[in-house]
Amino acid sequence: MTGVAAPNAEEAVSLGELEESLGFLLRIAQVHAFQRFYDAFGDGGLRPGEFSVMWVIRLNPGVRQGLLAETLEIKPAQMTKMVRRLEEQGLVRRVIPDYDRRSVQLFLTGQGEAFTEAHGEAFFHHDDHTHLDLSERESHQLAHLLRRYIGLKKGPVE
Amino acid sequence: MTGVAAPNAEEAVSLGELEESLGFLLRIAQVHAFQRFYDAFGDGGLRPGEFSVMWVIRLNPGVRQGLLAETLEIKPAQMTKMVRRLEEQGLVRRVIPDYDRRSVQLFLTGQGEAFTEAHGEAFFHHDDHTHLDLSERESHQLAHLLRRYIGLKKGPVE
DNA sequence: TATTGTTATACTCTATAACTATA
DNA sequence: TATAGTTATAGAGTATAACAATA
Repeated sequence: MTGVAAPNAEEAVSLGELEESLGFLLRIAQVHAFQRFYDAFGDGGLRPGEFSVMWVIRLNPGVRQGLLAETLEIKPAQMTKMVRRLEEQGLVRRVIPDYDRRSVQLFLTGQGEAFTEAHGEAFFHHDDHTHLDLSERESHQLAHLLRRYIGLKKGPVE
Repeated sequence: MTGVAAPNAEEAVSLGELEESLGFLLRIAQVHAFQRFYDAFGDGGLRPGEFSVMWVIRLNPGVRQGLLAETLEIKPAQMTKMVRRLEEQGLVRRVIPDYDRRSVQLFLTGQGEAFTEAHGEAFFHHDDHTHLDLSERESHQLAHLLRRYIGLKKGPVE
């Protein structure tokens, strides 16, 4: 007997213990976050991650590329492509420093500064609590717990 | 002037407002969750998502494939491939019901039942708080807030 | 005509390792 | 010998639309 009769109301699917699984919930949450990002920024051809990279370069001018990759958990090979792309768009400048000519220091160009200046508020607004069924307090708490989850010690916000 | 002097202590990269960005934190958190999953289950060739799919089929025998895809936010084309793969492995059975021969009902095979039975505890344990710097209460709260973030109403756990 | 699932295609993302330049 | 970054390659994941079967 294998359920050949038509189900009455098929719209209820139970998830059981998955509703407590952080891995499962994080995957779904990230699907939503990506969708949210593309709804807000997809037009300009900006990719997820690119804004974050520029933002961190802006806060840490001259940061070494490998350290940036490590911090943002982006693989070196991927970071190379991302930086090259941003360089081609005139947003980022690569500098080979004299004290270690193997390494690459990263800076925003004037255009890159202008871009992050122009879109920073929109970026940080697009995924904040005002677009969610979360209160501001819950949103901060979610961010706090996610930082704990990934082992990120909160540094000074400038 | 482009920072040609060697930095003294280069290991501190500030993230600024990114530390409050849910999209950013969710991406990093998912990288960690994936790594965690592969550390625990990578050997058996199990992919992220496959266990979840089997788990939900087990709780909802005969669930329609499209409804499953919608629930788990997996695209139909991807779900087809995933189900075919699970079918080839003898874990899932596809049934075309008489009441709607366009649709596909999904069931676990005996082997699929055995698999979820054998690995369920390990799966739900591998990403719980005991492996994290989170208390049990914080872990539950994180799950709760993630459910709120994705708009998931918690159903009855069986 | 609309819906369910499948297929085909292309594209992005990712992982890995080999490679170069430099230390 | 070790490190920083790059390149090349292949593999996995994803999006899209066209398609066949059924409703």
